[in-house]
Amino acid sequence: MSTSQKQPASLKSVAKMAGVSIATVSRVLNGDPVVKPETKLAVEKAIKTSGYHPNRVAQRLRSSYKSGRLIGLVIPDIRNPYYIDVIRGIEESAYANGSAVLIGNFSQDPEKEKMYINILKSESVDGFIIAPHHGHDKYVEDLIEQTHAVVCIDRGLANCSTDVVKSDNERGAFNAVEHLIKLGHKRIAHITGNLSIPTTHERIAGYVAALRKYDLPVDDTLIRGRASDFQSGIDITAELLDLPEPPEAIFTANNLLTLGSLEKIHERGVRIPDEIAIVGFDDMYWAASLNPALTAVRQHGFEIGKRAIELLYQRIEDPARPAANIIINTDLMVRRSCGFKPGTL
Amino acid sequence: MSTSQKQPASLKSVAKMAGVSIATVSRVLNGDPVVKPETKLAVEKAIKTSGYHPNRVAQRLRSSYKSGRLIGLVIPDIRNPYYIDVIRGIEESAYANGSAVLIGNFSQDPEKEKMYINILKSESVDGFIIAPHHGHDKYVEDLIEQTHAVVCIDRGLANCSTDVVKSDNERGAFNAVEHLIKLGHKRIAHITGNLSIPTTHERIAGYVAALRKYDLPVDDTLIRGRASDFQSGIDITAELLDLPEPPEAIFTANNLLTLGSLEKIHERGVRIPDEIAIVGFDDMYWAASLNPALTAVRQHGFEIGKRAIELLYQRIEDPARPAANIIINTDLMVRRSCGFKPGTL
DNA sequence: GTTTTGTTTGTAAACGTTTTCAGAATTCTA
DNA sequence: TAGAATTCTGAAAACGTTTACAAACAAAAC
Repeated sequence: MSTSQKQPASLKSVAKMAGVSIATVSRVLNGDPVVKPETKLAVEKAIKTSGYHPNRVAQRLRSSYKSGRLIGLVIPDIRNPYYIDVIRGIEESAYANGSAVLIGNFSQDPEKEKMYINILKSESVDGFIIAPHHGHDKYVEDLIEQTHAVVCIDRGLANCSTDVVKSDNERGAFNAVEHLIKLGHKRIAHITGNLSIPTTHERIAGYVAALRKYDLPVDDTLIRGRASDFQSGIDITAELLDLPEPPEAIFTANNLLTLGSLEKIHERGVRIPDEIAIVGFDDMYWAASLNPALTAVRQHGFEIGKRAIELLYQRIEDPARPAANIIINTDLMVRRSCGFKPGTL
Repeated sequence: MSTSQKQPASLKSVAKMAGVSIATVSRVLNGDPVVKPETKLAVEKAIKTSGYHPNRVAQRLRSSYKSGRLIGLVIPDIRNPYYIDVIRGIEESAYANGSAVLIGNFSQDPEKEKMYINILKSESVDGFIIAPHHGHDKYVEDLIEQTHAVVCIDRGLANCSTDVVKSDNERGAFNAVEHLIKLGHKRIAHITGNLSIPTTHERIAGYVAALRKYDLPVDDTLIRGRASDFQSGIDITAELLDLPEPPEAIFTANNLLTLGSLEKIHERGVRIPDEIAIVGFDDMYWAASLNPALTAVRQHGFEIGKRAIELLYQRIEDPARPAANIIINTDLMVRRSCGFKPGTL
């Protein structure tokens, strides 16, 4: 139970126990084929009985290590369920490799983003996965200049060729709005995200393209946005409902906006989908727990995370490999909030 | 733009630039008052012009450092919005201290929990915040034996005196069920979480206590649980609804169960609260976005996170200090799903 | 019995810090 | 002005690894 303070085993202690030098122990650990089978056996035994685990800090100080890496993840908003999926995708692969994930949630605050990048840099992470807060994120560009391994998610970098994994935002938005149009909706509002984020513009583009395709007017009073957060969803929905001629349908640009919008709609007692239809970007595993079940554009966050870390490992292996750009398709999950029961069409 | 590979500044380079030894630079960095003001100035200038940032890996290898710590966080399920609040509480304080948070999400898998604890240990984190997967978690106990700084959230450890921060689960559950009873509900079901988690039993106890207080029968067929996840919520709700005499109200033991339950209830077209009332443990910031708005027991996750990291810092400072047990009250957020409009009572 | 070759092992430097201890520089005291 | 006291600084060890290099040893070749 309470023996006095046992020091954790180190290379040195294992070496002494096995009667060899620390170099030999290190070689055994790293699978160097040069060691004689019998000494290897002896060392392995010593490792086992001493319960030795390598000290990753020392490994990282000395040089980056093949397995058991440290990955830095910098994301804009951990409250957004989409990012949870991304994190899970990353984490699952990392787990399989014995890697660990250092998470920085910068809450859309550029200063905080910088600070996390600094911390991660000085923690000597082996690579970064970042959703830059906008497309001209100088700090992330510098990181790449300094030849750190970086993979961007959601958004690329304007002045920099990087690996990027993202959804097809424009097409996703287009499909959603087209669906609403086909259902007969004409006055379709769009609650956009923060305008400094490239994603926002891609989704707006998809929205506009759909309206154009069906010769519907693009009405600027129906395109509103402030930030990409819950409260904006609430406030902007209120604005829209207060319009002399409120929209028949709303297309929200993300998760949080959708939930905010729903709160306001329910508060006002406006019925979905009879009085107003709603389709949101970002599906959630509990979208069907909403009443009515929410029609949403499903981004494959888990898949995006998986692809991102895959690219990152490859980048770490081969820093010179040309940048890859992976665009993942979205799926429109048709449920009831858009005005039709699924399968009725 | 593309100068050749600039090495990051180190103590050595700064020392050379300032014409002093690395020891002096280190002293300046750590605010040792012994250095002469003029040399201090010179060093500070060199630090600034070289853009030096200390290498935290080296710091950690040498000894744990006062600010800029590394905190290991081990949680059971990152999909549970409650834990997101906890993470945010931790992260916000950590950010203020320049600390970083290493996150391990073990998805209720004990093996994965062990592995994360191992990784974090070998990353030499300065302290751990853990929600152990059950109350006899040997691995976490060992960690404490080895005099690591550990704070538990949600659940204490049976054989070990540790710092714990948790909600008053029994009282929270009691209040929720009592509220349902006062509203006139008699057949109240309880969908429990995983029975190996202590929390589950505390919530069951609260549920039972409330029934007892009002002389209502405790009906075992109405107390059902499997795992603490979304799918269990769906499945068990189906079972309850299929009962010859279904319950008038459901009290769900967490977030995920609530959402699962709602999905099934809506799918069956059962109306809330007229045909069935529901109250859930765990509030969510978008609980009012549900239709009807969800009545829920609010755990102060953010606060719990903040308290936990506070305790952790104190524990790191003073490993010998007696263990603290912080119980945070819950609040019943009365909305519509329990059968009454708020304020109408 | 040398020399050559090949295999296996050990020594020591390096990574970037913190920190002890002793030494240098300065000031004070007489 | 010498010695003591005080203030400041630097050299070097330590943390636990990886790895280049050299040393040791055995086996094979002449």
